[in-house]
Amino acid sequence: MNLSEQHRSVGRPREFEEDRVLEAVMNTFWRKGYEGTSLKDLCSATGLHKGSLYQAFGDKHQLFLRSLKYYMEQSFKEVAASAYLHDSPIANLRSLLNEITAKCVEGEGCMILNSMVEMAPHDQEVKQMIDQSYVMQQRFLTDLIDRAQRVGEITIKKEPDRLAAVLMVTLAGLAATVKGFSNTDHVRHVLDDVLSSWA
Amino acid sequence: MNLSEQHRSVGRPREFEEDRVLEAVMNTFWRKGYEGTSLKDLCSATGLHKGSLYQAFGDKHQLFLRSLKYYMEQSFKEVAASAYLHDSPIANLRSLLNEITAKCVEGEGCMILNSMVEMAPHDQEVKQMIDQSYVMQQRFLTDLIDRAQRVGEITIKKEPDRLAAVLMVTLAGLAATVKGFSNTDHVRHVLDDVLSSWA
DNA sequence: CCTATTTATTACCATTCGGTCAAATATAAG
DNA sequence: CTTATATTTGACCGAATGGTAATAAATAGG
Repeated sequence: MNLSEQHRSVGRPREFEEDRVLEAVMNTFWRKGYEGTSLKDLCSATGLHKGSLYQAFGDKHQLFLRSLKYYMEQSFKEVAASAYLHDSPIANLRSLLNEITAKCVEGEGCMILNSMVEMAPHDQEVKQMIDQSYVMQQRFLTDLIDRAQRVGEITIKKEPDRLAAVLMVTLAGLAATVKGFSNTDHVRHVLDDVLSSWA
Repeated sequence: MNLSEQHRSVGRPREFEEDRVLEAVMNTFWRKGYEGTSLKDLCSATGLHKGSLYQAFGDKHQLFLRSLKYYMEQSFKEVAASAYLHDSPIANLRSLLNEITAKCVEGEGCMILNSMVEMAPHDQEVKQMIDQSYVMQQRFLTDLIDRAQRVGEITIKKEPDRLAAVLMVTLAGLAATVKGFSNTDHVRHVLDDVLSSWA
């Protein structure tokens, strides 16, 4: 018996799906930031009254943490798959970066980057979550770069984790730039240019 | 006679220097963001009552615009000088990027980047200011890169403005990363690595 | 000294904020 | 039908928000 999925048999049943609500909350925080989002915003986004929100998820801050975690999990799932499509490591790296870029452009930014700028400096829990995801992403990239180097698709002589650090910073810059500018054309080739300069 | 500098001879004289106030305001917005800063924060940062702030600068939004403009002017002044220290274009480029990085690390971020993420998407005036400064900075970098290419210090075959776009994105990423992480060591070499991969 | 003008200070305002609580409602079990 | 449990709803709360207006204070000119 699945305790987490199954609504408890006693009491009035929920009228919402948790994930749908979480997604609406996430989208709101994503677009407007933490301070820029009011409880009223969250209520009109979810269709719930704040009483329900609080009873189901706790206060605004906990709600944010939940939705940030949801974002991290979902986006990682959606994006990581594109790194296993080809045989060539560099092709996988390219398709991964393209996928990230596409998601970023489409969503007009990245919630992790937004939170990093707005909250990490004064919110220990957010900082910790971002730190964790940062390490994981960098490891993911390091691995791909390492493989590309071994088969000679990347010839530049630098440690893979340093190259991965370059990509991480570039991706952060991309997420920030995409959020600030509607015209994203001049930014589309940046990752390609970085990668191609590695041979 | 200098009308802007000279306090008007009639009426009670001001008890504050405009630039000192603007700097305190700027630092507060810089650290805490627009939504995260309250009028009380600004009052305790400047030592002024809100009545005085409003009479002198207008409302919160105008105050922010003024302080953002102040930030842009000051930081450009402080940083641009380091691009004329040497004869070699690449050396100038390096010292410029190092200076920017240093300022960014020291200030724990960049106010322009912060505003780009928090405000540009829904604030037309901020967006316009950032757009302008972005174009200017990119032109500045393009010029340096172009010179470095002409004297053979950069051998990679790409148009200077595309390389400048790479640097702009990298700088944005750096500003964001520095704000999010206290440990900035792993990021210190990123610009060097990008530059060195251009030959 | 008196007046005009500008700034400083304080009291005040309506609104919104995040958050709580109690009552109403809907289900399952007995 | 009654009871126990969980959710929905809307009223309610104190505090903080951005912003205004009236008053007090300080200067220059006449």
